[in-house]
Amino acid sequence: MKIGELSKKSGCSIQTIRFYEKQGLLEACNRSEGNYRIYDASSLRALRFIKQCRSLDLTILEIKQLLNTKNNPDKSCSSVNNLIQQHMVEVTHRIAELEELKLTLSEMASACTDNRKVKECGVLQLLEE
Amino acid sequence: MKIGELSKKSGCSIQTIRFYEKQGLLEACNRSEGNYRIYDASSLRALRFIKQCRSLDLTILEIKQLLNTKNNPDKSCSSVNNLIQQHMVEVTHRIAELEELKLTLSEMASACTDNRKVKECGVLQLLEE
DNA sequence: GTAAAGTCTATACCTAGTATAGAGTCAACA
DNA sequence: TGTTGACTCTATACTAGGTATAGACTTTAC
Repeated sequence: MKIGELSKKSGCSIQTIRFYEKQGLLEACNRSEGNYRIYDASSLRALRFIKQCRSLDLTILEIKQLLNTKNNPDKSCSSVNNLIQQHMVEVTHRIAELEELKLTLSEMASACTDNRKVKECGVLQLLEE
Repeated sequence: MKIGELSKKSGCSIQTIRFYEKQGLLEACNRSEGNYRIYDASSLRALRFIKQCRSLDLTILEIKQLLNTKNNPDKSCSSVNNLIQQHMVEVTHRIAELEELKLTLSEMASACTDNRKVKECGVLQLLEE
């Protein structure tokens, strides 16, 4: 299949597929006589794996490491588990940050009403502090 | 005061201050004979305002709009309130996304133990799906 | 034969800064 | 007066993970 079909089947844009190839995430595939990229089912599986990883917010570098690990089926998978654990820590941390931000924003929001003038705006006053 | 002092007093790096000036967030200040930027107390106030806004994750464009609004003290401040409200919606949304991600990650994490080989790794198997 | 759709590469752009090179400025000290 | 060191200047490149474009080429359909 050509890149357009792979794009539709994977849900990744054509540019993204080419970008992943350039980044070394997706192996360079065969080309047709006219230099078109030609993919097969394994390309689709690989791309879906990458997409799955990205949906977990893994970075491209992390995904590269995962792919590298996958190529050594007899080694220990502890690095994979560590990666996921570490990621959970970061996500938890980020949630806490955002919760705090949300609190600040809600305090801000309650400092003003819609019918004031700029010079009396409670939000702007809080921002000045 | 020169940029180094403003940097220390504001907690923004020197490059960031110059960056804000280039972006039009911070007004271009006076220069000394040797072309050094010379700031005063009002520059520090302005920079602190920007920093406060950034800590709320407002974008540079949004801050520009706020600054613009601030310059019209007799207009309605409803756009300011809307900005904060809209931001809260986005933050809330992002938190929900991250909570879901965290759940997925924890399901992943529990799919494997540290003592397996890569080819038996529960995490990698989930990622293949 | 030709028009439309698809693909190719290369390049620029996005956010919010950070890092660097190479040059100039300024103050203190010998 | 010379020089050293700290500070500042501009311009440019880089970060992550793509997205968007231009201009050329290929393929397909009629």
